[in-house]
Amino acid sequence: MAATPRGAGDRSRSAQRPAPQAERRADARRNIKSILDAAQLCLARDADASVADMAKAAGVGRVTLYGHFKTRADLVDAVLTRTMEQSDAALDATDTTGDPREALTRLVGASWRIVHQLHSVLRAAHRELPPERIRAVHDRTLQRVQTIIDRGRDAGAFRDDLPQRWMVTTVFSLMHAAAEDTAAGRLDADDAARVISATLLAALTAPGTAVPAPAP
Amino acid sequence: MAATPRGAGDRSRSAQRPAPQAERRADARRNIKSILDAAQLCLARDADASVADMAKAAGVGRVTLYGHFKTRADLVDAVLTRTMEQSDAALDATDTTGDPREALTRLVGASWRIVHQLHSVLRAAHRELPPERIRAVHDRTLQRVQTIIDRGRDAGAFRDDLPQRWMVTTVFSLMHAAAEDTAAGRLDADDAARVISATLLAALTAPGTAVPAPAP
DNA sequence: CAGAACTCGAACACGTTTGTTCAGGTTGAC
DNA sequence: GTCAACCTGAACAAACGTGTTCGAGTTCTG
Repeated sequence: MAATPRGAGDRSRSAQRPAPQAERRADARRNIKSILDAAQLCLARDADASVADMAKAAGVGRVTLYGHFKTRADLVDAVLTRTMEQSDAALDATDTTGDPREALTRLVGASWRIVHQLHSVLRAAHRELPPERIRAVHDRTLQRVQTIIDRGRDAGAFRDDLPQRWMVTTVFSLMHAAAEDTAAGRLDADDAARVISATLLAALTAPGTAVPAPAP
Repeated sequence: MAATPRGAGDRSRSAQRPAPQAERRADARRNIKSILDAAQLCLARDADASVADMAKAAGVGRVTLYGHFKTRADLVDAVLTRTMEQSDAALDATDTTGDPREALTRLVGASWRIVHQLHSVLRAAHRELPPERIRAVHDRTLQRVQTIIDRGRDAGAFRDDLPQRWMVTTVFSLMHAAAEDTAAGRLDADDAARVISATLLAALTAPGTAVPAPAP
């Protein structure tokens, strides 16, 4: 324990000190953020990146990393949290009112870039973190989609014959599928948002004349 | 060279079996196909299963496994190949003629059980085998879907404003998403085929009145 | 200057997995 | 019975990942 760097929070002592130490702590925190950014980038490139890889990407020693994050899971969790915060920030800026179909289109457009760049991070987290944690972090984003869908349903614009959860799953599934197709060169990244929206709108809006009824 | 067992099995003389010491011995005499079945089951339960796990599941020594398959990748590849063969066999039995929408529905119904049970195997393979290999093994199944979609397009039943490849991706993506939702208890397995079909038909059929047209 | 705070590389202990080698056991063919 | 094919567990080497410890360096502060 003697060799363990004290970590980011030693606030007990600096309560009264005016500027100098506070600056250092600010530095440390900024440092951590930039480390997280690097780790995020690293995980985005390779979901199997080791702690050593992330440390190198951050230009930092592996030991230093373990000083800030007790375990690899902690680090991944922090990266995930940061990722979702950024995502939420971007999504908060999009208007989700008005016509549900247009709202969904806008939301997809805003989400696409994020998913496109970070779905690898999510995959890494999905494999290494407990499911309830994943669920918790996704909650806000999930809720956002669900709200639009519910609203569209009430307005009669979205179909009523499928489970809500499945409709939400559909949205996320197609986004990630598009991300993988893009990474594999099978889909143009610039066209993806349009394609996803067009597919989703058709899939989720109220059944039209084109759908054959399997009933008698 | 000494470590490599010569033959694939002793199927020619297995007619008489007087009094085997234990069942494990009998298990040990099973042929490669049944080993692959066990490995398949093992991978279906846990995509991260080690060679030791698969050997144990097959009731066979790890060394014996390495006698049949030079590396772990070879084993996974063999399991994948067998999986796709079974899948193809099941899919060959389904009628893909007639109305493209109904054909797609039938194909989804037939595929669902397979994907439902084996998508974990596919994930394992996806992570450990080179992408072109995955692509090659999937080719027949891919082609099957593509054929229906192309036919539906020509008939004017399926929409024309999305890349074919994306439409194929949509089919597979939703199937796997449903498999995961089912595993997580968010979707009823018995209802899945209906839900998938209903979603896909809406997503892929020609735009109806419910879809807001972006152009005149 | 002294010391706290933070950092660093090197190296260690530990676990897991892959793939190989070895010495021996069972089985059916001849 | 003998022999070869086939199987087996035990044990090994090598690689890789995680987490910890050590000794030493830097930098800012008092």
